[in-house]
Parts: sequence; structure tokens; C-alpha cells
Amino acid sequence: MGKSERHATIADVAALAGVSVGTVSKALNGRGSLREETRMRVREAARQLAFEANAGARSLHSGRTYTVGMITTDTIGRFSIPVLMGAEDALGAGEMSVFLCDGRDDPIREQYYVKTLLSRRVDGMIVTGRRTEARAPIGANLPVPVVYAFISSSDPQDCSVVPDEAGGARKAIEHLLAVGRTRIAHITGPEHHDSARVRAAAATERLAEAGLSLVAPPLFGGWSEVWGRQAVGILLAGRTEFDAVFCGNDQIARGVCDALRAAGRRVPQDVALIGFDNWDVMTEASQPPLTSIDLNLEGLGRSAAEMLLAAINGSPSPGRHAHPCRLVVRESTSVPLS
Amino acid sequence: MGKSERHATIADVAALAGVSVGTVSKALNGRGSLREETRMRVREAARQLAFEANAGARSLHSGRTYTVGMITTDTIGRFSIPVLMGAEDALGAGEMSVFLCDGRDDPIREQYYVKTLLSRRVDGMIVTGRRTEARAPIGANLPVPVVYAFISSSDPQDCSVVPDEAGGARKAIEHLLAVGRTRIAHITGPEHHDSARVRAAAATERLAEAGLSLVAPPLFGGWSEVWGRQAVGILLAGRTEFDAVFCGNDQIARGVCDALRAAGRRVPQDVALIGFDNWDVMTEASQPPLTSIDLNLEGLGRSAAEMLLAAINGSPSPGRHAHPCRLVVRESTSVPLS
DNA sequence: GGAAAGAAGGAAAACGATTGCCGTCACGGT
DNA sequence: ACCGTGACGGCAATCGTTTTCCTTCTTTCC
Repeated sequence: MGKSERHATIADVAALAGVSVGTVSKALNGRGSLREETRMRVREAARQLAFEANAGARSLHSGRTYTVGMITTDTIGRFSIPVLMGAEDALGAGEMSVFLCDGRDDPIREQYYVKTLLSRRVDGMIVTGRRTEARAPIGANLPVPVVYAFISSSDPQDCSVVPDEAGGARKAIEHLLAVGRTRIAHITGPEHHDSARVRAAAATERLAEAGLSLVAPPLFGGWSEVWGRQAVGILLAGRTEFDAVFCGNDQIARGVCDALRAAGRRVPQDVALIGFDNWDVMTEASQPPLTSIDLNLEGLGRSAAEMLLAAINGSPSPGRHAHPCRLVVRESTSVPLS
Repeated sequence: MGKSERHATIADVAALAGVSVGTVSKALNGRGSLREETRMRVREAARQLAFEANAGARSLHSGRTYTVGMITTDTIGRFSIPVLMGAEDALGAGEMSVFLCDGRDDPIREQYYVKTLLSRRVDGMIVTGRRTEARAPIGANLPVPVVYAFISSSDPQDCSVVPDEAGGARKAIEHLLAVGRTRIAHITGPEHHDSARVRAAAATERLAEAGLSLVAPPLFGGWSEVWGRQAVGILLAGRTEFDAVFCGNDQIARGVCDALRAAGRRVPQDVALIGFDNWDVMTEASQPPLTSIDLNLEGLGRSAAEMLLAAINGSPSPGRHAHPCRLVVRESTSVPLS
């Protein structure tokens, strides 16, 4: 509850233990050569006063703050969270604390945060955001390393870690092929959206490698359930035969699933269904639960953090790094044994 | 890209401007009395060197770090995010930076974070978490003020800001009454869950005030769509007449909505439907879109942050503070004019 | 013309911790 | 007895800023 005594300083500890401040420092950090008895006495005094070394004062001397800034450029959302968490976890393991900054899509705010972080002498920064498209670098010639996670920097020299969406799409197709489907349709988000285009292209390419093609050109629309349902209508009206649908995300897949059921097609017996993003809310609420491609965002965040730590220690990894996606199989592509 | 020159210090600026460090400090902070020309010269030198005062060194002197820690106790999730964001926003406006700490439900980790934050001399802490039930205080007799947001502390002296769930449930009932419904059912989450009990009790109470009661005892189950669908089956099998359902959350409401439609009841004409939490993913995907009670978590976070700032400035607000919920009307309780 | 007031800016002492350099013991060997 | 050698700990410089004195130098007024 209420604020108790003020913070104890190293001088307080020294006084209580009856030694000099230098000795306290040595005792607590295991430096120098001290009698075991002295060390103990100091430790005990520190314990009594609940002494915690002032990190600010300490970094004044070492030049390192063991602190990094994380800037989300567009507002923090469903995709940024796991990235943030993964990064926070990896950094925490490296004894680093994280400053959280929500840029809210406002360049002014963003620049303000960069200045603040620099004045706080962070050892590095991680930039993340909602879209996977490239964005302008957060600043030129910054005195600390920067890693872009999920989002990527338009400067190819910058270190960016992005999900391997093309690889993910290929995995989706491979899985459908593996469960014996060959007449595959693709329903996805808006064509102006980078992810939609990349995923569609990779799927097409992978099918071509198997000597196949999509049963119809990709259906571009929105990222919503509503679009998923509409698209099924279009597909059925076209009278094209299909035994699988690869969906651009899980919301579309769920819409597709509902519409197929309503139209009397069984999932997965008549039509196998695979989504993208592996968003538990959708994949698990759907009937049957959806097979999906997981972007592995937490792993991506962790990996970005590790690259940042490496860069801070003098080994940067410039360039764009693709982080692999993962196939998660559920019942929409495979009948349970039962 | 790559780390450029080292950080400039105030001494560098002083040298470039041809004045002493003290003068630079005064010039940049608008203290002391200096010739306008000198002030300009210093500012220009600072700009050239991209000088940003070292916040650590500064706080060494002032005793304030303009920094707070935010600890999420259980892992960061759908409910914590808006709270975090609201708090971050309010704190940012107060020129404070935020340390993010994800406790991941691990008390060890939590204690480690508290120590770290103390050593970084944060001016205060905000604790948040998934559940609204009370939790043990994060630490006894801490030297800085702490505010609990969303979650509450079991020590009634601590400052906790929690959503007014009872008030929200009452608003839901009032809205249903206002649109002319009187035969109301309640389907909600597991009975062992605090929120489920509180909301059910408040709903019952508000109905009693209108001389009414629920058409059947509250149906406790899970927080899922599946349960919503099942519960409708139970309700219909019971042959009880009802013209409205108040659901414990939006997922249940969506399940209820689907099941009702499947059973040939129209929403809202035959049955009005109201959810809880106002989770856009559910309220908007549902057909028709769901009326719901918004916990106003971002406002709650903001309010918690403001209380923390006040406490830091010496005016604490001990005790439990209920933050009002908000009714958001959509088509599941009102036929659009069209 | 001289004194007092005021403006401008420098010097130095904090703030809290770390660390290299020394001084002082005690002890052992010769 | 004397010297060398570790072991033990104190002293003081240092990190980057702020802030409180001071010292100068200009003015201005009588």
C-alpha cells in the first residue's frame, strides 16, 4: 500500500555496515577482494534496507542501460501483440527491460517516441506494426541498432524479420495435396493488400509445380466472414467442381465453412478447408475446427529480439529475414479417426 | 541504418558553442539569465550534434524518472490490451514512459519484475490482469504508488479501478425493458466465475425493481458459442416463452443468435439479444450485429493512469473504484429504420 | 566620476554507483 | 629485525546533468 520510506542508497548501506561505499559496491557485485565476513555484513545491511542499486546511476557509468524501446507504428493489434510478447520474453531473458510505445499511426507521435527513447539511451529499438508491407525507416542514422519485426523497412539495409507468407501458402497447398485434393479454389482478401497477393501467387506457383492450377482465378474480396459466405455463392454459381478451398485468412474460412454447410456440402468430406493466421477465436469456434497456417508471431518476435541483442553486441544481421510459418492441422482437412 | 556516431553529451555542445556546460543546461532549459544570442548559439550547436539530454543522468539529480512500470499478471490478452493502451496513452500525455512486463501467471517472474522496476526507480506501477477477481497485492510497503487496473487488489486500502459490471448488467436489462421486452432469459458463463455471478445477480435485481423476474433461472455454462447454441436448445425444450435473452458475453450471444435463427425465431423481432464485452469480432460478425455492453477498458486504463499520476504527485485515491460501462446498441435489439 | 545594481556566464558541488589506485596491516622467510 | 607479499578496504575520479553560488562586466543614476 502507501509509499514507505525513501529508496536506500549505497551510502546508507555503507553507513549501516560500517564500511565505505566502494566496499559496498565490491561486496554486492563480487568484485575486488574482501573478507567473507565483510561481504556478509554488507549483504545483510543491504537486505535490511531493501537496497536495490539505482539502474540510472549505474548505466551512467557503464554506458549501457539494458533497456530497449518497442514502437508499434499502427495501433497495437491482434498481430502486434504476439510479436511484442515474444520479443519481451526474449529480452527479459537477456535482462533487458522494454519501453512500450504505441505510435497509433501518427508519424508525429512516432518521432516523439524515437526522441524520447534516444534520450532514455535505450540500447536498441524494435519496430512493429500491423501490415507486412514495407514502411519508411523510423529514422536515419540512429545511434542505436533497430530491428523491424513483422513489418519491414523500405531500406533493404535495415534488419527486418517478417513472416514467410509465401512459404506458408505453399505449405497450405502441400497439405491439401497430401490429403488427396486437386481441385482447389482460393478465396482471399483485397487485391491491393500485399499479403493477399503474395499468398495467392505462392499458392498458384506451388500448384504449378505439381502440374495443377486453381480451379478458378483467386477470388479477391475482404478479410471478413461475410465475404467468405458471398464467395462461396459465387463459386457455386460458377458450377466449377472443387474439393478444397484455401482461404486467405481464418475469418474468410469460417464464413466459407458456414456457407458450405448451408449449401449441403460436408467439410471436410466433400470440401477440405484451410485458413491462414491460425487465429484461435476463429479456428476453434468454426464447425469443424479449422486447419490453418500459423504465422508463428511469438517466435518471430523472439527471433527479432535475438537479432537486436546480437546487433547491440556488435553483430548486426542486416537485410530481410523470412521467419517460417507452421501448419496446424485440425478437422477441416482431416476426418478424425474416432 | 547502422549505428552512427556516439551520443553527444552536454560537454560536446558546450565546446562547440564555446560556453560552459552550466550555460548549455540553462540555455536549453530556459533557466538562468542569458543573452538571446548565446541561447541561440547553444541551441544551434545542440541541433547540429543531435543532442538529447541523458534522461538517466537527469533523473539522478531530480529523483524522478518520469517512468512507470506496467505489469500484467496473467498473460497479456484480449482484456488487458485496451487497458494497457489507455494507460499508455494517458501516461504518454503526461510525458511518462512505460516499462512493459508480462508476468505470464508466474509469481516468480512477477516478483523479479517488481525488483527490476524498483531498481529502475519507476515513479509508480500499474498492475493489470485477465480476471476481475481480487488478487494478492504485488508487494507490501513498496516505496512507490501502485494502481490495480481491471484486476483488483485484495487489500481494500490499495487503489483498484475495475469495470462496473453490475452497472453494466443493469444497463442491459434497462435497455431490454426500454424496447418493450419483459420475458427475459439469461445465459452466461461458468458459475464459479466471478463475472458470471455478479452480472446475473445485478440483472435479477434490476428486474425485481421493475416487478419482474427472469423467465428461468440463469443458465450457467461456458463463455463459448457452443454453449450459447446448447443453451438455446435447453430453453426451447423447456417451452418457456421468452422475448429477449441477456447473454453473459458476446460469444454466447453469437451462439444464441445462430441457434435461434436455425430454430426459426427472428432476431430482434421475436427475440431481442444483448451481449456483454462489446467485442467487435463477435458483435459485427453476428447476423444481425449484436447490441452489447462495453466495458470501456481503454477509458478504465486511462483513468487508472490518471489516478497513478495523482498518487505520484501526492494525492492518492485509495480504495476500489468502479468504472462505468457503456451500452452500445446495434440491430439485435432494434430494427433499423431503413 | 564613482558606486550600486543587474545581467551574463563560469566554477564547482551535488546526484548514486563503479573502479582503479593506494595505503596499511599481518604474516612468513631469511 | 627486516623486507617482501598478499589480503583487505579506503579514497577519489568518473559518468552527464542540474543548480547554486560567484565573479566579471555593463549600465545607470546621482
